[in-house]
Amino acid sequence: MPIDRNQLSEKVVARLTLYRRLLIEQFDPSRKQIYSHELARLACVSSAQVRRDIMAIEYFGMPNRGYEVRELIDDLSRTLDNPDSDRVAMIGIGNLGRAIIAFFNNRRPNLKITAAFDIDPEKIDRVMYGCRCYPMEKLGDVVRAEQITTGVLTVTPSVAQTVADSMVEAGISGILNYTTVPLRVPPNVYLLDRDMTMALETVAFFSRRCLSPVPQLASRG
Amino acid sequence: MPIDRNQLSEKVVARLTLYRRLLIEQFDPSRKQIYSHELARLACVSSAQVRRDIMAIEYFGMPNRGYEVRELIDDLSRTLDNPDSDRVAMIGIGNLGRAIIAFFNNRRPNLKITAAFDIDPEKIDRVMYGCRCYPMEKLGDVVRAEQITTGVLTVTPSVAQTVADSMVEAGISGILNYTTVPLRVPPNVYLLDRDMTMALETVAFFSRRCLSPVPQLASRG
DNA sequence: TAGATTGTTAATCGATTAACAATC
DNA sequence: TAGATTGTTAATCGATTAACAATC
Repeated sequence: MPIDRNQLSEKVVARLTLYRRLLIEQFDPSRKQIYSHELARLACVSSAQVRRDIMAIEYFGMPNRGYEVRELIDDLSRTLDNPDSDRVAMIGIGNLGRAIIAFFNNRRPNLKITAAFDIDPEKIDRVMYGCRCYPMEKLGDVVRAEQITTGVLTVTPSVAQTVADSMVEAGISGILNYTTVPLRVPPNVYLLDRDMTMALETVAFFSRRCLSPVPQLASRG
Repeated sequence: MPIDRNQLSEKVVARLTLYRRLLIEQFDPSRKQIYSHELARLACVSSAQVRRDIMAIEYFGMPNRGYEVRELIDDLSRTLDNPDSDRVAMIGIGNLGRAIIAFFNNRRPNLKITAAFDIDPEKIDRVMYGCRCYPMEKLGDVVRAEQITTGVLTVTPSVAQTVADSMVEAGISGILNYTTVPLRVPPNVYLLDRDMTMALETVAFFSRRCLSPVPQLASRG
C-alpha cells in the first residue's frame, strides 16, 4: 500500500531526506543492517525519533537486528522521489542565486536546477553549471514547457511578491523563499521561508546568553 | 522589569525580528499607531500570533487604539539587540560564503560580518565588503581578539564537524550551519541548521502533492 | 534463554486556536 | 454608548518523551 504523502509533516520529510543521504554517503557500505541508534547518532536526533520517522513510511525493522540498509534506502526513495524526477527553477541570479545553483548542480545530481530567470540582459542565455538563464518574461513559457514544479526565489525584496505571484500563475506549486519578504501564496502552493536575515539575527540573539532557547532543538533544514 | 531572554522560543524571536524590520521598512511612517491585524498582514501570520508575540516582550497596546509604533520598535530593540553589538564571523569563503557576506554587509548595517576564515592561501588577507579573510589557524586568536560570538559555517562537509569544534573552543556560542552535515555541539552553544539540500528536497516533495493538472490561479489581486 | 532492539501505548509538553471578558 | 481591538483563559492539536510489551 502506498504511503499517503499528506500524512507526512514537513519536519518528518526533512529528516527522512537526511537519513537517506546519511545511509548512502556516510554509513559503512559493508554493513547490511543498521540500528536506529546508529542512524540517530549520524543525524543528531534521538533513536526514538528515527524509529518513529521510519515507521511513518511503513517500513519495519526486526527486533535486535535493526533495519536492512538496502531495503530502507529503497523505501525512503519510493516515498521521497518523484518517478518523473523534479525540475527546479532558480528565479533571480544574484550572488546568492548563483551560489545555490553551483551548490546543487555540483554536488547533488538527483536534484537539478534546470532553468534560471533574471531581468539583467547581460545574463540572458548564459549557461552556468548546466543551467540556462532566461529573461523573466519567459517564466511562464519555460515553466510550462519544461514542466517545472519547484522554484527557488532569490530576487530583490521589492519585487518578491510580484514574482512569486507569476510563479504560481505559471504552475509552480512549491517555492523555496530566500528573500527577506514573507510571501502570500494560495493554500495549494507549498512555501518554505529561509530568510537569512531572520536566521542570523536569531542565532545572534541566542548566542549572547550561551543558553539554548527554551523549547525544542533547532529545526533542521 | 527586563524580559527574561530564556523564556523566548526560537520561533518567537524570529518573528519578533521580522516585526521590527517590517515596522521600520514597510509601515507608513506617518502613522503613529498600528493594529495587530495590520502587522499580521505584513508578516503573513495571524493577528492573534502577533498579539501573543508582542505580549511576550511585555509591551502592551491599548484596546481599539493598537500599539504605539515608536514605543513598540524601541521595546523590540531593547529585547533583541545586544548593547555591545554582535560580531559575526564567516567560516568558509566559497560561493555561498561570499554570497552571504555580500548579502549582509550590503543590506543590513546593524548585523555585520567582521571576519572571514578559509584555508585557501589565495584568499587570505583579502577584504570583501568590509570583511577581512584570515587563515583558518587564526580562528581562535581573531575570535578572542574581536570578541566574536556568532559564526556562520559554510565549509565543505568533510571538515564541518572539526571546524565547528574549533569554533566552540574559540568561544563562539552561536552557529548558523549552512553545511549539509548535522553538527554536534555542547548544550550551551546555540545551533541553527539551514541545510539547503534538505530544504529543496522538502519543497520538491510537497510541490508534487500540490500538483494539479490545471494549476489554480492566485485568488488575490 | 538472556539481552538488545523494535513497535505500541500512554503521558507530557508546547504551540496554536477559539471563546470570552476588559477597555478605549 | 457602540464598536473595535486588546489581553486572558480554556480547548485543541501535534510533536516528543517515557514506559512497556513483543520478538529476534
